[in-house]
Amino acid sequence: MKKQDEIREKIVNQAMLLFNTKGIAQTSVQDIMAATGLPKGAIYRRFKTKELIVLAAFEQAGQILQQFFAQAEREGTCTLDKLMKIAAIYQDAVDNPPIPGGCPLLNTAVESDGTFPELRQKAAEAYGGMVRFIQAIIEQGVRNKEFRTDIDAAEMASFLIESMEGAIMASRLTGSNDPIKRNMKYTEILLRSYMNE
Amino acid sequence: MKKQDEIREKIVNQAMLLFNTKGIAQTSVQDIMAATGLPKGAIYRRFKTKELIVLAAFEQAGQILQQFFAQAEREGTCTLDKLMKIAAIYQDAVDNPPIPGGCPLLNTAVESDGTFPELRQKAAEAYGGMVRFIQAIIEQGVRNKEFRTDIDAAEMASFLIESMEGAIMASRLTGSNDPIKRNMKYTEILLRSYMNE
DNA sequence: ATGAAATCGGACCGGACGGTCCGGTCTGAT
DNA sequence: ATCAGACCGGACCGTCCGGTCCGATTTCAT
Repeated sequence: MKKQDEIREKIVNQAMLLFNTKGIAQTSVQDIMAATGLPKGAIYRRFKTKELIVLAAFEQAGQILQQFFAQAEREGTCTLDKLMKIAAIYQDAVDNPPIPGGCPLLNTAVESDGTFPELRQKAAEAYGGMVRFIQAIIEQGVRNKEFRTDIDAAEMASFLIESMEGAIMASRLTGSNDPIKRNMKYTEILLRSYMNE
Repeated sequence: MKKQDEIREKIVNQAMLLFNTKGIAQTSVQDIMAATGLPKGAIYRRFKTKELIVLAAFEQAGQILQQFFAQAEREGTCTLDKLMKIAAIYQDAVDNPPIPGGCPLLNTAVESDGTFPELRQKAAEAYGGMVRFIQAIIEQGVRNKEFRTDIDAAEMASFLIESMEGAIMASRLTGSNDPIKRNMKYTEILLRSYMNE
């Protein structure tokens, strides 16, 4: 059957948007019904509880983000360019983030803190995956002799992601993309300080 | 009257703890009743709505944090030390943050996004205040000839706070203080690169 | 065409929510 | 000692929540 999976996908996608923009606790199943045009039965047939919708929605968000990252990595002409293109994914975090509502990892990490262990677990895994992705790019850059060997790829990858997340938070809070732009600038300075010649 | 203010203070303090650890939406007025041992009437006599408790609790959190910052600034022996002592406030963000539950600014910024404009406004103001506080310290460092004049105090202050917030998020997410420690290390490297001699 | 199974739709449930209300009690100015 | 008014306590309200249930409808193998 095709139709069923389409409906499931619609639920997951709409729920993802609602959760990321309004927050999980502030999104009711009725909101999901309204957004999808589906009755309650159709939703609870496919998901036993709201929690399961939340988990599926977070996974979906992760996959979408991964595609953005992979594309940026593919299109970058050198290691620095790859990393800068990845940083640029959130360059308009205020009005045009890859997923409306900001960074799902940041939002989920905060929202699940102390209240939703399974979700927090998933968020932690997604964070780890992101770090490894960036780390691999940096390590490739070292092998290409673009970066010096004294760069700590794992450490640098973590720092880049963390400062980016903080910048996203600040940009959305202040309603200005300046924090993101500034973060990109300092990121580039920091990376260049580890480049050869 | 003394007693009344004490009760009000108790409500605000307990609410602040609950909001910061469980989240605002996940904290019911009943939770506040249980934490304070107060009946509903005593709470609603002093606060017309839950929203007003939320706003008062956030203000309280801001004042507490400000005290931590002021103390770190006072105790720092030089400008770099002042800034590092401030960064160290969250050095055990996992198990012993200044306020249980992590950074209220981060939590509030995420939780109020798109759902609670007055709170978001307050969070933005608190963020601005923090930036100005750090900025003033850096500017003093420039006047003292500790930092070179080519440091952009406002920009650097923002970047320091943002990367710190990202590190707090990552530390709490992963359950390890490594991100914070790493952030402190890079912060120090970055600041030293702007120091004289 | 037919019957069985899958699926739908939405009325309905218990419970928890934020918020109200008011009879009783305590307080302090006189 | 009095008593008016501030304050307390908690029963109560309507609403909305996540989740259940089942009669009606659709789907598909035969």
